[in-house]
Amino acid sequence: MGVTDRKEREKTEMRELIRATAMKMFLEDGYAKTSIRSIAEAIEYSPGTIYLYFKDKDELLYEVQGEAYGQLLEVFKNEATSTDPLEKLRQVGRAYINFGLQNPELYDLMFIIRAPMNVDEEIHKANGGNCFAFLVDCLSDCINKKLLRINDVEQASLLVWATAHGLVSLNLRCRLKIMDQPEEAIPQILIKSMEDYLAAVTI
Amino acid sequence: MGVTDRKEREKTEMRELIRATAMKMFLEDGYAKTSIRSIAEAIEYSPGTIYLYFKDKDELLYEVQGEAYGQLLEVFKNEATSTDPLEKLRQVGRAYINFGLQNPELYDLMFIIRAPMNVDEEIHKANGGNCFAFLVDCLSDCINKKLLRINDVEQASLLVWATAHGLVSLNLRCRLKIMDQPEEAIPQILIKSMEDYLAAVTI
DNA sequence: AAATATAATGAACGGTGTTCATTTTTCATA
DNA sequence: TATGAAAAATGAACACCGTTCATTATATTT
Repeated sequence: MGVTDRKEREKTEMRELIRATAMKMFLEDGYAKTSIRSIAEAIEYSPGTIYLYFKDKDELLYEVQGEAYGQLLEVFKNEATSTDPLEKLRQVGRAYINFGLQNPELYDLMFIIRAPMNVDEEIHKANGGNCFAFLVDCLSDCINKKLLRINDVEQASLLVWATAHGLVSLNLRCRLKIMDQPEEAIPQILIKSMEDYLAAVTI
Repeated sequence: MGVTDRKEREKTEMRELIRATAMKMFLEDGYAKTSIRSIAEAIEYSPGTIYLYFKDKDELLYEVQGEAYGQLLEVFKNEATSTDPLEKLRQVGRAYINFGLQNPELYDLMFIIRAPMNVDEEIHKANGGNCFAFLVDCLSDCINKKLLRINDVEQASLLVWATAHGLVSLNLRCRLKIMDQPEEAIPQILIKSMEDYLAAVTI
């Protein structure tokens, strides 16, 4: 009975179409400004149809988050390739900040938006886990070789992440305007700050 | 002519009533979940009246932000009193993180929410400027006495702020759930992380 | 007391996420 | 190949939202 197979295929294809369209629109206009109605219009279906494939708007967000985390992990793998643990750590830092600066709306939906993971823990672990694991591995190397001033791996990972996230998110929310720096200098300042930070925690 | 005086007084009193009510409701339910309509209902006026005193919901946010920044500055002044620059810096760090943990909705509206300052620069400078200045002063002391591994004051301030903000905001958005830590241990972990961070950048 | 200026109203507009009775389409069976 | 059941899609309706503005009510001045 090939019909059931096709139906299932069509169902996942439709889900995929919605997900991809949502991803594109979230990326361009942000999560908040993208309405279910506009997604439906984009794929030429009625609003109600979206709800046949996704429980609610948040579930659509989960999905896109998953893909976004995947992209970030790819960036890590491509950019942080050094065999020197410290250099690799610097590469991760740079990659993270550049990712945030180059994909503001995506970054927003991954780390700043209030939504899903406030409730659902497991999905978030699966999504963000791999990215965090990459960082943990990286710092594990550094600590094993006694290159850092912080010896707890989880603590060190948290700190590096928090610092990078702090820099990116304060900038994304324009909170750095209180500093006397021209707009265009910001990216370099963030990168430089991250490097200085890593240098400071390095023995 | 005492009438004009009274009218003016009544006008500022009304503005104040709206602002205070908004503050209370933002603090309890958050900015997004507090509607103009509900604020109006709380003060027993019609929705339209709010707009006679505030341009829009964002202006109400500005106002509350201003007060919130004032509160944070007060906390700094009360908590960071040591004459030892490094100890004072630690006190600022602790105070900031505790403020964020104890006033999540307020913290949200000060540093995470997408809104006003994305556009209006001056208001933000006035609002957050004093708090940032307190940190800058503090770090200035440390650097002058050659106690830090980072020598640029602005850079150091940015880093300390970003780290503290990163810790608080990742927690507020439940992104720390990917770590294997029980909920109730988080506050201590954040404080400890901040202290470890400051220790690492200290000579 | 009448006219004017100020203040408050609340219906209306265009938007949101979401639901669900109804209609359309697809498919297996007779 | 016609028919009835199952699946899919619809779009109007609900309860919200921020905001506007003609209308009404109140207060002040003449």
